[in-house]
This record gives sequence, structure tokens and C-alpha cells, in this order.
Amino acid sequence: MQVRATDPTIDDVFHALGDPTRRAIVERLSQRSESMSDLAAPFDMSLAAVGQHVQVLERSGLVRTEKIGRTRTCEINPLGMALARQWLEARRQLWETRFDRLADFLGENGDGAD
Amino acid sequence: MQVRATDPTIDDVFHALGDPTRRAIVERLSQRSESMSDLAAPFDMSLAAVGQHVQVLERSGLVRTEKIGRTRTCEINPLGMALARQWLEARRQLWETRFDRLADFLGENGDGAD
DNA sequence: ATATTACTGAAGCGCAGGCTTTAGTATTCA
DNA sequence: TGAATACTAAAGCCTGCGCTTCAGTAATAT
Repeated sequence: MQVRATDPTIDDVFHALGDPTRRAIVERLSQRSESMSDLAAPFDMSLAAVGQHVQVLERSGLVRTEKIGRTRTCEINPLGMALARQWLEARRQLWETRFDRLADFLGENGDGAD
Repeated sequence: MQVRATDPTIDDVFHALGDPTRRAIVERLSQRSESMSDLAAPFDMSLAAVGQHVQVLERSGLVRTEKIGRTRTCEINPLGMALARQWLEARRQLWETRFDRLADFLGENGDGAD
């Protein structure tokens, strides 16, 4: 297989999570690590297709794989999840800060003045 | 405009966040609410294109809009962010629980036995 | 009333991306 | 050693999606 060495970007992560099949793969692997075939079995598509999804997930830092003998084991890679969480958290903080400043403003000036 | 009444799904949210332009829109709106034209100005694409992105974001519960007179103001809708965060958090908990159980197992059995 | 502004709808174009199939390559089993 | 297993690489198909343009509507400015 061999997946690129460059660090995953936020774009990689969210693009990867944008596909429902890939999210389903992440959901499965969150519960237990699995071989390619076991992972692919429940999906209504070819093994090759699932393999392509796993490659995308690997490049995005959401999944890590290791090949031993002829079977490749897939497991969750926390890095990708962390990146996604950080992005969401940063936006939330910006937005909440703004919201708080508004609340402060209303609290200082408009105290029960209706 | 008029965006559908049905509740946004996780699929809606992550599909919406999968596009870099839409994430950039969310980033801008996290800092300040903006009219359509102001929002679109910095992007290297037509107003219509940005409008389509805003529709997708609205359906996904990431953005809320209100039209007053002829200008439509766009602002962050916390719902979409919350959905995304919840999904990530649920996966993280599953994965961390597994990790902890492994640590417990190693702690109970393999204490300094190398 | 006319012109300008601010969007909105719809049609169409081109390409990325998800899937399949086929044909491999290792690895393990008998 | 030959057969089966577990992937993997590559090519091609086709749909969806991001974008454009153009035409239209409604609100505001002159």
C-alpha cells in the first residue's frame, strides 16, 4: 500500500469524514481493530472499494494500518480525530466569545429596561 | 430561499464540512455575522456560488440566515457544530474505553514482567 | 418612475471521486 | 509444488457536485 508521508491537513480530515462509508468504517474501527476482509464484509461493495476508502482514511490520519503476512490490520489513529476536534473547538470558542461579549453588553446597559 | 424543514443529519453536517470553501465560510461567520455580499466578497467565485454553499450549510444546521429587506444576513448556527462534536466525542469514548481496558489488562497481568 | 442593489432560480458544463472489474503479487495452506 | 487466500494496482465508468452565466424578482435609492 504505502501511504504518503506528508502530515494530514484539516482538509484531508474533513474530506475523509464527508463520506458516509468512511464514517461507518471509523465507527467500526472505534469498537475493534479489524483485518481488511473482516472490515469490508458488512459493506455492500467490493473489497477494493473499501481498500480505497481505507487509503483515504490513512492519509487523513484517521486510521492506521499494519500489514503482517498477507493480512492488513486497520485501527483507529487518534491524530485525525484530534485535528477535527481542534478545528471545531476553535470555531466554537470564537463564536462563544462573541456571544459572551454580546451578553456582557446587554447585561451592562439593558438591565431590565423594558 | 427557503431551506427544507427536516432536521439535519450527521451526514448533512459532515458533507457540508467536507468542502474547504464551506469551512472557510464557517470560519468567517464564527467571527462575525455577515450579509451575503460581504460574505462572498473575499472569495474568488461568484455570489451565486457562495449562495449555494450557504444553502448547504443552512440545511446542515451549521448556518442560520434571515432576510431583512433585500439583504440576507448569515450567522453561525450552533446546532450543526454540536452534531459534529457529538459524533466525534462518541467515537473517541468508544476508542478510549477500549484503550483503557487494554491498559487495565496490561497493568493487572504484565506488571514489570519483562 | 427609473435605476441600482442584493439576492435567487435555473440551466448547463466539466471534473473529482466512488465504484467496478480485471489482472496482478505476496503469503499461507495441503 | 500447486491451490487458495488476502490484498493491491490500474483502468474505466458514471454520477454528483462545485461553479458559471443569465435571467428574474424584490427592495431601496435618486
